[in-house]
Amino acid sequence: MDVVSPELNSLLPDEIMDTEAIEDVPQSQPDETAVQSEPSDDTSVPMETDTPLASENLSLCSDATSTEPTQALTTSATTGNPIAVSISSTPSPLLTLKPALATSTAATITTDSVTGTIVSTSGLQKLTAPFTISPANHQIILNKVASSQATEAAKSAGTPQVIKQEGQKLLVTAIGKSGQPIVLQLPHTGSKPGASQTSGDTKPQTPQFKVVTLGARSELKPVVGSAGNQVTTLQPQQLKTVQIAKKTPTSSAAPIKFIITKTVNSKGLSSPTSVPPVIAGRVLTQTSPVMPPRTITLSEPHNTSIQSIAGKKIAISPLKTPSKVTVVSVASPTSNASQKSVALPVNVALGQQILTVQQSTSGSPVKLATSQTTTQNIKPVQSLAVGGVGGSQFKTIIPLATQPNVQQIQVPGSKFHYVRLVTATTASSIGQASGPSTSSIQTAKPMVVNTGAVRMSVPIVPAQPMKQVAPKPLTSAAQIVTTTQTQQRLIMPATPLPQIQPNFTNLRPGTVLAPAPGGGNVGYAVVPAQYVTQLQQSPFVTLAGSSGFPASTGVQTQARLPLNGLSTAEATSRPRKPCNCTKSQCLKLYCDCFANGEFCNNCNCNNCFNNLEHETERLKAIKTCLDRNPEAFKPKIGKGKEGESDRRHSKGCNCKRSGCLKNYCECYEAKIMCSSICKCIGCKNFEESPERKTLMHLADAAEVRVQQQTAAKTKLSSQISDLLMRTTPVNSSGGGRLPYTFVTKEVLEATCECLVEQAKKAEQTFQSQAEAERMILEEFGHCLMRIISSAGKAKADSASISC
DNA sequence: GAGTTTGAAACT
DNA sequence: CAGTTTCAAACTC
Repeated sequence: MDVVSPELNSLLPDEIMDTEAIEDVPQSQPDETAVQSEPSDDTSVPMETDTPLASENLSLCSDATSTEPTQALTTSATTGNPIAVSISSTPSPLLTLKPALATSTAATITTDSVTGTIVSTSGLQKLTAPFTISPANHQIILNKVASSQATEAAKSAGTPQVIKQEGQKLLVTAIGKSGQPIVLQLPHTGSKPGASQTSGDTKPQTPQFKVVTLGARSELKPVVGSAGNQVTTLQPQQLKTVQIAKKTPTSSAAPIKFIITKTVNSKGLSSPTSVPPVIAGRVLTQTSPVMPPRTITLSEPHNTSIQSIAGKKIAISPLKTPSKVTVVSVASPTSNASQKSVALPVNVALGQQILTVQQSTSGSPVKLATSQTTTQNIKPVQSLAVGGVGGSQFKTIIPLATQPNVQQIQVPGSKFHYVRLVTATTASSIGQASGPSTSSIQTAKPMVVNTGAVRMSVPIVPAQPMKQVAPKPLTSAAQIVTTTQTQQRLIMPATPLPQIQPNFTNLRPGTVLAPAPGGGNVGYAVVPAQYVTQLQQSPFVTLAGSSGFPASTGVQTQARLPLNGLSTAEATSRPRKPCNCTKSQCLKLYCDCFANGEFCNNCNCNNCFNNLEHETERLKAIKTCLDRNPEAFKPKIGKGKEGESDRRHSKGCNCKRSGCLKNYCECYEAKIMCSSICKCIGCKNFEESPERKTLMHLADAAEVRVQQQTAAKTKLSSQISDLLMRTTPVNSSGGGRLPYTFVTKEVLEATCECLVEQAKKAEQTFQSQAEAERMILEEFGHCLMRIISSAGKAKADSASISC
């Protein structure tokens, strides 16, 4: 199983760790070890590199739940695990949780805030379904889609999923029906001596409930039902809700930094009740105490199957400015005939961050997923090129499917990139997209997330000490998440999300985020958005192909990253300059491509390692850079709130000889003035500097000239073309002379403009009169040649038409 | 295009 | 942290 190493968790910024949930955490929890260590089983959780035996199975579910539908189901890690997931299948009206639904509709990640243990409940899923990644197809399963056999599961909107967590009660409602109250029935305290109980809830008297609604639930009526069917209304202070509303404003004061949700897809379940919830994965939560929820959640499957596949990795490169988070999920549900797969694209826009999650749930083989219809491209995928370190403000999570098909979905109006990887079998299989769903992160405050037609809530309990939790089979009969293939999952920070990047660097390539053990083959990988862009730019994404990791060239394209504080539009408008590195292998910050979190593409570099073929080296280099400077991939030019005036170099320049008036100077290059933090000598790059003003004036003048010339030429060309269109019939008569009609008033004017511009240019460059005349005449010659050429072409065309 | 200059990055 | 070296871009010719 992929787990977040303690050290990685320790790297999480305080803002991530600092959550209200922490405060709520009972202090009685012993320590990390108690949490991590499952009773009687080794705490050794296979890391990504670990290659568990194919026969190795991981049982995450307790069988008890399946057999007793009427009884509240509490799935928890073994006694050592403080986190308990309680799913009640009781038909009680108050408690409307259906096991199948809960598992299928919502991927829940719970984190024991007390111990820091993170448990990701992927929901019900087929235990027997192998949770594997096929090396043959070179794909990484990042997230299993729990395709609950329940068609109802997908349909059972409004069915709440209850997750009980130690110290915190988490209510997760399925894509719910509005107006339906959320009722939580807690299992008998004595009924299930789950880990939750053993976890030592120090605050049993004041349990906290966090409710996440998947739908635009207008009313929220959390009710705690005791075993005796008594309903107790939660106290306000006890209840924390996260509501994901449909089509809510994307703007959010507190952007979500990072959200990774996984979908649970249980397949082949004979009985919905028989599917126990599975807890797997890890969660990284970030919550800003002041701001609305800022959460970073990374969940990984408990499955130990996460393993590296040589040459089959997803390179994720650091981001400079992680203001945007894109989650792309790829679902490859292996739906059976009785099941209906539902792909739920989740689009969550919070502040500048956008979270896109596609959730696949099992369902009847009804229809092709809506997501497929929205999919712009379905390509066979062999590899994903995710990489780059850089300053992009996008963070992308790309779920990988075991199958080599990729579907790219562009959501209009949103910046997130949506990529769906579909297995070959899945492609044939029919999935029904219930609509966009959103995942939200549970934090101290209710959070409204812009969602699509379908919403999915992923409650995330902020965990301060992020701990590794090895999912344990709750029951002997339980089944299993088997890892038959070596899976490699990578989470690579390309650039620093300021808050979380360091953590990602520790993640290995191919790291899967919250893959749910079970039937589905869906996972999420964190990748910088620019890589997604690259994927999108490459229509073929070359992920196709069953063998071998595709050459990076097919995947790599010009990244569109904000560079040095430039706006995205600016960065987008201008192509990145190719690098010319010769000695750095493009794996050091000397290389602009690498520094910007991009793969080298169409560069002139030698011995380049900044590509997918050298992912390992690249990731190592990224980590090295981050170790050296955690902000190495952040934009150097900060953007002030007040506009460009506040833009300044984060470190300041150290120029000595250039006077900070040449592009050697990073400040000048970024078109900003040096600031007090600069250590430059003889700086002339300040507001009142006459040299700077002169330079700027000249630069502006030059730019204006270029623009004017360009405009004039464009105008001339358009006019010529227009004349061609109009004069062609006239010329059809043929003849040896060119059509005189080309010399029209418009052409003359355009020609004169070009000549005037040339004269101005000569004047500004202090050319002699003779030289100026020469330049003007030369320009006139060019204009004349173009006119003649156009006329001749028109004549030829007309002649051909006449024939 | 070759050579030089420059300053950030990397190294010690 | 400071000094030095390496490196690739910027610049000059």
